[in-house]
Amino acid sequence: MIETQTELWHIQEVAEKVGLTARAIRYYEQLGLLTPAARSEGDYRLFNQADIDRLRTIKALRDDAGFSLADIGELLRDEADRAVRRSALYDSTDPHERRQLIAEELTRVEAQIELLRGKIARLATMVGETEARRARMLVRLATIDADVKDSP
Amino acid sequence: MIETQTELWHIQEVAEKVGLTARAIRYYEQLGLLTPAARSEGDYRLFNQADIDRLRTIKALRDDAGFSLADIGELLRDEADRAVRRSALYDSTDPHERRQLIAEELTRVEAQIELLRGKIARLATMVGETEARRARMLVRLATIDADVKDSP
DNA sequence: CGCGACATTGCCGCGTACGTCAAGGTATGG
DNA sequence: CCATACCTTGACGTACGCGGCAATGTCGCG
Repeated sequence: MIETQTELWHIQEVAEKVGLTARAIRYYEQLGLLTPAARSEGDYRLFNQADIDRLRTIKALRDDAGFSLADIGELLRDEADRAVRRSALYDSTDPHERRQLIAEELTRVEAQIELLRGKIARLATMVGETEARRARMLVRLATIDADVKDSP
Repeated sequence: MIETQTELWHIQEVAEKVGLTARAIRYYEQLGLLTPAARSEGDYRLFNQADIDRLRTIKALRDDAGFSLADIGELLRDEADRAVRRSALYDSTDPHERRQLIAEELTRVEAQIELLRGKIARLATMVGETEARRARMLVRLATIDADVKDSP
């Protein structure tokens, strides 16, 4: 039996690690975005590495992809369901049913990829436009410099 | 003298064109993100093509890049200042001063490009991670299929 | 000139994503 | 054993980005 290194952290430490506030983390838990690995004797929340990874994912989806917490909940709920089901059903279920569950999540994952790709494409367009502006400004600078040279 | 085609639209029409609500457009004006080209006799807001382009830019910065309206205000204020200054100072000012103004805005435009590029990079990372997940799921599907074939 | 559609400002309301106390309980070094 | 720092659950407060009235005025077609 493999003893996985199960290091646990308190909420403040986790908050500093991932760049969130303790309040935000509690709020995310309240929304069902995550469930800390354990509680201490005195009911302190205890987080493991998986929790931290999940919080980082949430933060990235929010800050970079701009999803609402509700959207993120939907995006991650699939994963959560799957994890629960896998531990309960792994190798104990009809392969056809398992295949079906995986295939369904595959569809959602592919939709997520398309969402992100779409966002990247629109941002790329904006970069292109902004670069065009930049180019025009460089031309104007060069024009001024040339004029100054002609009549100082 | 060139008569530029100055077609003007009412707020509701503009809202439909750019995919915003009239309420949102008024709010953006209140925040100083834009100033409609004119007002009618009865104080109706009148928008020209430049206003519409600007609203599209605002919408893109909000929906795609995820900037706050305050951020967008900062990003666009430079441009607004420049437009005002240009009409007042174009060809009537010391080239060194004009050069200075353009150079300053160039710096800001380049910063914007870097912001957008950073966002794209982080999104690309997320796409990569999500694609890795997808690949693992495909493997699991293939494994199940192979098992089923072995012992049907 | 009259009527319905659309506009104006002003103001209150609301959902989201937390911040910020308050009133307690807990962990831990000295 | 105690001080102090950190934790808990409420509960209320707040900034942002509008939505949705109300009261009133305007536009434009017949």
